[in-house]
Amino acid sequence: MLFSTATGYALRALAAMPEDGTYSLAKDLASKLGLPGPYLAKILQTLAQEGMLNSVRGPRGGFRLSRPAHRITVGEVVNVLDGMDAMTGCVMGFVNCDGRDKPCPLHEAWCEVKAHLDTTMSMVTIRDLQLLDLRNQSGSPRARCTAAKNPIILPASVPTGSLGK
Amino acid sequence: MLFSTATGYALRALAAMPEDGTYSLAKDLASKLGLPGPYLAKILQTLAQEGMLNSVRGPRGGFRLSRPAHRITVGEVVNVLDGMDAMTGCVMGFVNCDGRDKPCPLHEAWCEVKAHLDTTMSMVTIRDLQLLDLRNQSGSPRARCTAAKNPIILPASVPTGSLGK
DNA sequence: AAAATAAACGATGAACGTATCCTTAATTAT
DNA sequence: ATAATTAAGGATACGTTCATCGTTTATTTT
Repeated sequence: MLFSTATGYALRALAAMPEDGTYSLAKDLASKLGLPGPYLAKILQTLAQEGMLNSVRGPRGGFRLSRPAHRITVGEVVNVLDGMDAMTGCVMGFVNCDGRDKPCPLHEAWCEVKAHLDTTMSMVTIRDLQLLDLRNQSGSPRARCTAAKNPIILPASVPTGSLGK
Repeated sequence: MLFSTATGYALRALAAMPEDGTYSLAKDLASKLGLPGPYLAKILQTLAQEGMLNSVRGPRGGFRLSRPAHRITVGEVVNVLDGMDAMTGCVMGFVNCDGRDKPCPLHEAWCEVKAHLDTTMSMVTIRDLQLLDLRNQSGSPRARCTAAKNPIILPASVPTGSLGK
């Protein structure tokens, strides 16, 4: 997975919360989604501290979205839980690879990839995940991307270090 | 970083190995590159087990590339050390998101990104990293990608209500 | 006011990646 | 042969993430 499991749990939990102003229990969300209850509770606490959720204790309390689902982006959740600079810096950990100077051979490719991801993550909201959940009941097939299913990377079959592109 | 630190170390070490058939000591590579010696040794052992390196013990022994540098791809190293399915599956960890059925909202974007990365990683070789090292002596600026330097993802800026921020 | 509920908080434990150290085995040099 | 050298392998330690548990605090219901 690209994100932490905590982020994955959070996204699923947020998408499962009703938007009618009522509060959901961490415990209920966890059992509904098959997630570890106490752990999810901790995660939701963090999101509440960051203002993404409202939380109240006591009977009829719990957690709820602090904004409409379409106003909470996947990127925000990732930033809060995985850290804002989770994927900054050189892909390979090269300290000297800083964009302006001495970029590593993967620098440009990674930058494009990262920009694409950032854009997407700032566009996709919890609302989009809710729609996915609805779709899950009666599966309506879509998409045909093969990349994720063919991760095998073969030895170079190319000539001398050209890096065509 | 996108890869494990072990992979980053490995890439740097491989790029630092001479191609004249002589063997390099893990210790020497580590001190030359400023990496933790014993840890690098373990990593090189793994690469040797996988056939990417030759290793011999005793005086004048050490590690060397088992193939020309332009025949060893970054992708191979990543696969060996981070696991071939390090980045397969749903970005968000959604178990039901499998491309054909119920793709998550990030599925398509991630697939494109992944395909791009896979392609690049199978094209870029250790030879390319060697060239980078040469370039590093007298820095010749290049590239101007800003994506990695602006990782901040803002809340959705869509309709409805006030957004203090 | 008392009881019940549920988040907040802190401590604890398991698993993994990172990193070190020591012993063993293999190879070379003397 | 012996000694020196170097990778191989196992044991250990540490930090972080994942995960659980028990206590405390806030809120609602009775």
